[in-house]
Amino acid sequence: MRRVPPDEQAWLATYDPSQFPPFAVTVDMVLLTVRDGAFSVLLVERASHPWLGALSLPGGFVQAHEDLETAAVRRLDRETGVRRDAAHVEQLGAFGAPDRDPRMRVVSVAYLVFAPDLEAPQPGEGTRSVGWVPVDQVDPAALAADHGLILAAGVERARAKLEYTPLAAAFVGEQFTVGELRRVYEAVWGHALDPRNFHRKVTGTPGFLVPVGRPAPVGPEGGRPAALFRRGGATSLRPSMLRPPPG
Amino acid sequence: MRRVPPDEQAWLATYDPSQFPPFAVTVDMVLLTVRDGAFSVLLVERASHPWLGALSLPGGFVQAHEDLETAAVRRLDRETGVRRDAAHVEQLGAFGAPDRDPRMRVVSVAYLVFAPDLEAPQPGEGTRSVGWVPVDQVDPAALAADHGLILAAGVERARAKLEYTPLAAAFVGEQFTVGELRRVYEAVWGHALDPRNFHRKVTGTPGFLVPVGRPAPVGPEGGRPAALFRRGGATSLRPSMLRPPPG
DNA sequence: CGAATAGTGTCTCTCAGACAATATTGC
DNA sequence: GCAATATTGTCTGAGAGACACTATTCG
Repeated sequence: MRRVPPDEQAWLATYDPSQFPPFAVTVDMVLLTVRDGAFSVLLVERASHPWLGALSLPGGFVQAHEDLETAAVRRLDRETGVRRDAAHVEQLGAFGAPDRDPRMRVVSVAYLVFAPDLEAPQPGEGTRSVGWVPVDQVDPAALAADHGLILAAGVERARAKLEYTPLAAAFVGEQFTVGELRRVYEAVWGHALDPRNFHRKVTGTPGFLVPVGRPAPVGPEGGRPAALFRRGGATSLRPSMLRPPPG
Repeated sequence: MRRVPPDEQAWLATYDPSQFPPFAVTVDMVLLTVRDGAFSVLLVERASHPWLGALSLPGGFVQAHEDLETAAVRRLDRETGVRRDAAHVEQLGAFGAPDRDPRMRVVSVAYLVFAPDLEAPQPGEGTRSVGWVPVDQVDPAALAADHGLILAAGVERARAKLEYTPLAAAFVGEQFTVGELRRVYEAVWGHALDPRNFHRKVTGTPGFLVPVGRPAPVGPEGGRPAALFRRGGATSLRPSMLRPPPG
C-alpha cells in the first residue's frame, strides 16, 4: 500500500510496540428495528463473566487484522442472522471510559444498524438468549458496562436520521407501502403523523420512493389496497421531514 | 463505581488479559477555524518516524488510565494553546483500518474542534512546526496515515452542523456582529449569503443570539457600526439554516 | 350498507429568497 | 457627497399543518 522509505525501514526494525499502553478494542452493535409497532433493540443475555446474566448489546473483541466494520458485520451475521446488504450499518462512535470494563482497558467502537423486522434471531456463542426489547422499556442502568449510554446515543441518532435521510426505508422490506413507512416514523418518533400530509410529503420528495407496478395485498384491517414502492436513490432529504416537537 | 459480585471477583483473579489482541489507541484532532476568510485546519509537520516530515493532524497516544476526550483536550491545550472552554469539542469517530499505521494495530479516535481564530500556535513535542492551512488547499493524499480521510469527515461534519446548530458562534469571539457570523458561514460553506436575509434569519431565531448593549467599533472598511451579540442558549436550530446546494 | 384504509384537493400560515429602501459611519 | 456596511421592509413562491372529500376494499 504505502511505500516505506529506507530510513523508516531501519527505524521500524528497532521499534518496540510495548512502549505504548495496551488496549483491547471491541465492537458493540445497536441493532434497531420496528416490530409490532414498537421501536425495538436487540439485546442478549450474557452467559459469561463479566456481567454474567445481565442484558447487553451484542458485540465482541476485534481480531488483530480485522477492519472495525468487518468485525461488526461478522457478528451481526453470526449472532443475529442479519446480512449486511439487508440492513443499514453506520458507525455510532467510540466509547472508552477508563473504568468501563473491569478486565482491562477496553475501547468499544459502537455500530448502529437499521434492519427490517426479522425472524427470531438465534443466540450465538457466549450469549444465553437474544431478543427484541422496545427501547422505551429498557432500563439503561441494568445493561452491562456502559451499554445504556451507547443505546441512548444510538436511539437519538436514529431519530435524528429519519429527519434528513430516507433511512426509514431500511426498517421495512424490499417493497413497502406508504402506510408501512409512516408507521416506522410513528414508532421511532413516538408521534402520530397525519396520513394525508405524510403521503403528500414522501411521494412528492424526488428520489425517496420509486413506484412498483403492482398494488399491495390488502391488510388484515381491510381498506383500499395501497400502492407498492421501492427505495429511491436519494441519500438525503431536502427539505427534511419534520419531527414533531417533544410533548 | 460498580459493585463487583464475589463470584466475579474470583473470576477476575484468574483472568488473563493477554488473550485479547493488543491495540494502541490514539486521538487525532481536526481543529478548524476561520482565518482571513478561509476555512482552515491546524496541521503539524511530524518530527519523528513514521511519516517523518509529513503533514498530519495533531494527536497522540492515549494514556492507560485517561479518558478519550481528556486525552484530546490535553493535547489541544499543550500543542496549540486552545483551552477547552473557549472551543467546541465533539467526537468525530473511530478510524481503525488494520494497515493504517506501520508500527502496530492502532485505532484512532478523532475529535472535531471549532475554535475562534487564534494567535500562532506553538509547536509541541514531536512536531516540527504547526500552522493553519485552508481546507481546500490541503492535499489529502499527502497527509500522514489516513488523516486525509479523517479531515474530510471532519470538514463535512462541520458544514452539516452549521445547518442545524448554532455552532457557527464557536468560530468567533465572545462578542460578535451579525456580519462576522455571516462570514463564518460563507467561509465554511464556500457560498456568499444575502446579508439582509441572513440578518433576518439569525436575529429572528429564538435562542441563537443575545443582544449586547454596546455597538461594535467600525471596521477598516467603514460603514455603519454593527450591533454586538453573544451566543444564546439554543442547542439546535429549528427550522435550520439552509445550505445553498453545491454548484 | 358501514368500517377501515388509501389517496387527492384546498386553505392558511410560516418562511426562504429576491431585492428596494433607509441608516450610519469614514473619507 | 460618495463608498461601504448595517438594518428594515416588501413581495413572491414553496411547503407544512389542518382537514374536507373521494376511492376502494372487506364483511
